Parts: sequence; C-alpha cells; structure tokens
Amino acid sequence: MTHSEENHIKAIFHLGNKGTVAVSTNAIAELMETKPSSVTDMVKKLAEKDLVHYKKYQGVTLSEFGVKVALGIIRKHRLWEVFLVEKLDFSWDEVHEIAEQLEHIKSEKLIDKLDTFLDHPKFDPHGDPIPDKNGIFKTADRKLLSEVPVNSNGICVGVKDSSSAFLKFLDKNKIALGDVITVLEKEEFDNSFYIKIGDRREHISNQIASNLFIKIS
Amino acid sequence: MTHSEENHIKAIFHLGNKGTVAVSTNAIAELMETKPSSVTDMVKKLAEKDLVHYKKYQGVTLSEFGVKVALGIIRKHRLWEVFLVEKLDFSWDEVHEIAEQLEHIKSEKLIDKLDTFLDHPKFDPHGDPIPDKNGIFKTADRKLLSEVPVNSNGICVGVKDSSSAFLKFLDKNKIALGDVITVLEKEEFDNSFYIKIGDRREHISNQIASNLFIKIS
DNA sequence: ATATAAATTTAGGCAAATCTAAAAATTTGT
DNA sequence: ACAAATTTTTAGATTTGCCTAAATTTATAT
Repeated sequence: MTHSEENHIKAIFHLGNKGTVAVSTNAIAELMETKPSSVTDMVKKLAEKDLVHYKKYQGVTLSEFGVKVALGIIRKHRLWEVFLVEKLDFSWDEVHEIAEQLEHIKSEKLIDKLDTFLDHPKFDPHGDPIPDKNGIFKTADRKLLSEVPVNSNGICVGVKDSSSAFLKFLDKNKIALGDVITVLEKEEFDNSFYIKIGDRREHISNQIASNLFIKIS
Repeated sequence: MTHSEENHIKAIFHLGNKGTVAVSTNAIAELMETKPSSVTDMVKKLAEKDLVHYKKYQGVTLSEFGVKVALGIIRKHRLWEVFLVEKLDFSWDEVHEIAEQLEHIKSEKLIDKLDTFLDHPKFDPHGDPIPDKNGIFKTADRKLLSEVPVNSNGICVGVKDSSSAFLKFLDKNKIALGDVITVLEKEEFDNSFYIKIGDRREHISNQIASNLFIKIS
C-alpha cells in the first residue's frame, strides 16, 4: 500500500464513523486538502483492491478488509504518539505531524515491539483509544464536558479537537488529562461553564467545554 | 527531498569514499538495483539542486551541501538502528531494512531528541560511527582482522559486511562486538586464521577475517 | 415539478520516477 | 592507433498521483 492509499483509507475511516457510514468524495478531498476528482480516482483504485465499497455518486464505505487496514494505521499512529510524548519528551501538540509520517513505516514486528516497549498503552496522548493487534479497542465511556449535568464529577480523559492551537490553550490554562473536574454551573446566557478543576475554579467557554471529554465517576 | 533523491545521495556517498571520489552511474544503479538510465536522470536532477557535481560520462561526486545531506541521512539511519537494538530488542541483523525506512522521516527535533534519549551514541550496532548534529564523527582507528600481524591483541569493534547472512553467522559462532581477540596464527595455505576469542580458540576463514574490524590495544 | 445549484465524475494533461531500446562516448586489447 | 567492447546517455513510453475544465448526476427551492 502506498502512503496515499493509506491516507485515503484513514480519511474514510474517520469521516464515516469507523468506515461504516458512506462518505462523499468531497468530504474526503476537503479533509485531505486535495481535489474531489483526485479522490474519485483513488477511490476507484481502492475499490479495485477491495478495500472500499464504492458506487458512483453514492459515496464510499470501507470493506471489512479496509477497516482492518485502517485500524492498523491508527494503531501505528497512536503508538508512535505515545512514544514521542512518553519517551522522547515531546509535548502533545507536537506529535501529530511526526506520527503522520511514522504511521507509514512497514514492519509488523516493529510495531509489536514498540507496543511492548511502551507497555501496551490503551490510549494515546490525546485520550484516543489504541487498537490492539487484532483491531480491538474499548471506546471508553466518556462524555463531552458540555453535555454532562451540572454537579457532575469526573476526570478529564480526552480532547475532541486535537489541533495544536487547542492543546496549547489547554497547556496555558493548566488543563491536562487526568485532572479532576466538577461542573459547578452552566451560564445560560452564552452556554459557558464554571468548573472546579483540581482545586481551582475556572470559567470556560462553550467551545472549550465542547472539546473536552470527561469520564464521570 | 524525496526518498529517491535521498537514496541516491546516500549511494553516491558510500560508493565514492564519502562522496569525494567520482562514482559511475552504473555503480549507483547496481547498488540501488535500478537501471543506469534512471540514475542518469536522477543525477541530473540532483545536479540542478547543487547536491552533486556531474559531468556527462565523467561520474558524480557530492557537493559540500550534498555531503552534509548524506551525513544527515546516515546519522538518522544509524541512530534508529541503535534505537531498534537497544530499546526494542531487535537483533543486529534485522535492523537495516527498518532503518532504511525510518531514515526518511523528516523532523530535526525528532532526531535530536532520539539522540538524547539514546545518550548520544557514537557507534551503531555494527560498529559504524554516527555523525553528530554537525556531521562530525571520529572514524575509529580500527583494522581488518585479516590485516593485523600475528600476535596482535585487540577488541572486535565492527563489521565490514553487515549483511544479515554474515551477522547471523557471527551470532551462531558467538562472535560479537566487544569481544577480546588475539590473532594466534595465520594459515598460509588458505589465508585462514587461528584466533583466541574470549577464552576460546577458533579457526576462521579469510572471508570472515576480512570482514571483522578490530581495535588493537 | 422543474429550473437552478451543488456535488461528482469524466476527460485530458502534467510531473516524477522508472523502464527499454537505440545512439553516443569512452575504454580496452592487440 | 583503431576496431571492438563497454559504459553512459538520449529518446520515447509507462505508471502513479495529482490537477483543471467540462460533462453529468443528484439535491434544493420555490
């Protein structure tokens, strides 16, 4: 598989709820910053190889095999991210681009040994689950902070938006995975939230709250 | 730089004594398992970019800039090899192919952090020197076992042939870097050698002796 | 329901990296 | 030194992945 093929598979997986929902070529093109016509070409090739199901004008879904491939790439991406943060001391906003390259390295033995070296991590630095060798992962029961009732108490376990900008914002405001959070009050006027995080009281916008996952305890 | 460009630069470096001696397109093609005509095309492109000096029919040498690029790639290759052996527990005959892929990952920060993580190693698992950030490395004063006088005493510090076959042979015969070796006798009939390695006495062919580097003490 | 808008595909083209076959330059052997 | 052998380059083709522009299909809005 070429890098480009792998990247298309990944895009279809992410856009189509694990590849199950049909995705438009336009959506893929936008995500990948290419043109819809280029996506059409590639999708035809992937269909040839039985990685996707494709009917003209009707969007694309991954085949069973395609899902397997996608999970393999995601596993590699997330394991490398753990490596970069835990072992090489990168911060969580720097690792995505490098992992985009590393995820294409071909060696099953390498990824198995990396997994062992990292002690079989279950989540990447952004709280996203890491599929195991067989593509299985537990999708932790987590909720967006913006959607839990007032007085809920839990632990911050992930981010929805893992853009560098958002991650840096969190760093600046000392919000990190593992922090204990209580939702104190919802401001109906602008849908912002007052929360207790650790032992501080903070006021966060709806946009922030809509991108933080917490696990209710 | 594309992977293919980087691979050509590397080949020219290795074939031309660090890029200083003119290399034929044929030699490059043979090493890279492509055709001479493909090499000609690529060499023209590299000349355009001032990575090599090239005169039709007269072979190729690296420019100063080309040498720098080559050393950067070799640094990455060898650091990744150390990582694979030291951290992921690969054996020294398995790492070359994987490092061939990893050497193309683009991130200066990554390689600096990897270097730090590995504690600034000076040699790769085959005893080859690792250039530092500025491309400087000490070319350890080592000699081929086949070329030192009888009764020389030293430490095995590297291999010339790092093919998987040779490395596996050494493993099987319990010859490893760091072993203390004394050349006991040279068999003039077939140019083989009797050596003491650790506390064993061994008889090794000239071919083996011609591919082991030792550092005389 | 149908015209208009939007999405998608097709057609044709381009650049990179490779190849084969033929032409040109260099090297070699006597 | 010169013909033959070898090496190297050129010319032209192929594949991959991408593009633009035009055609086609599907969706939307009155």
